[in-house]
Amino acid sequence: MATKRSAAANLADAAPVFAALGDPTRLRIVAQLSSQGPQSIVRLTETTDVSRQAITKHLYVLEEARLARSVRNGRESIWELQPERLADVQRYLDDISSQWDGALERLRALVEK
Amino acid sequence: MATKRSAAANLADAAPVFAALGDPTRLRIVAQLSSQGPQSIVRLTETTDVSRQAITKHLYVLEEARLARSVRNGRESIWELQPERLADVQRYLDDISSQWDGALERLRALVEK
DNA sequence: ATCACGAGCAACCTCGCGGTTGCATTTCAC
DNA sequence: GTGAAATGCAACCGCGAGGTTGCTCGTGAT
Repeated sequence: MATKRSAAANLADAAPVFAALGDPTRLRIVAQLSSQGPQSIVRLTETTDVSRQAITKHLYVLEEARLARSVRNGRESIWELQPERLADVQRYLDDISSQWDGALERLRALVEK
Repeated sequence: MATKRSAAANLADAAPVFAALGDPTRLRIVAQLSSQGPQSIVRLTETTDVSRQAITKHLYVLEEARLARSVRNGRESIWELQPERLADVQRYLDDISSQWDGALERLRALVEK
């Protein structure tokens, strides 16, 4: 059973994650968190041209999509990636791809008939 | 050379693809094209609650992101997935993930020092 | 020849997203 | 304890995304 894997995000669930990754600034944040590890908001702001507030909002969006999470540390809050979520997305894309292969196969069979 | 693979979408390039997949209606279209193979606009419209025009617009967005492509066939236009693009996205996510692992490793080494 | 079907074109509307600025609050450093 | 640093909170704004409706146009069927 479970051709739909439990962890694999089902359609309605996956869209928000893609949407979260769909903004350039946000994708930049993800890339930076990924390459440099967890870091504070100011640090994330330094490498960009938008305001700190904008970055903060983006971080909340990423949190909503469960792509990132924050930990308070004194007066600064440290944000880090939640990479399990990326794995979910990959699994979803895998499903799509394999379905596509199947569909083409069926289509060809249908045409030849 | 080329630690960044040529086909792997670089940051600025990847965001639009994610954005294209980030809308529920659009993701539904992709899923349907993936599971049922190429099909016409009306057919894609039948399974949804929005207008044909809306679907058409979404299809153009997918085309812009090179996730789908259309072929005219008589009076109907048939749309199909362009799965290579999905592979690009997967590769991009792979990069992010591996970078993340590396970053954590470095971080741990730094703390222990 | 006529009619219906599938699609394209264009104008329009609404609302949420990405961004800003200004101020308050907490915490560290000295 | 005082000042500066890091963040949170709130109000505001422009614009483009997602949607609709109405009409036209080409093509296939009869």
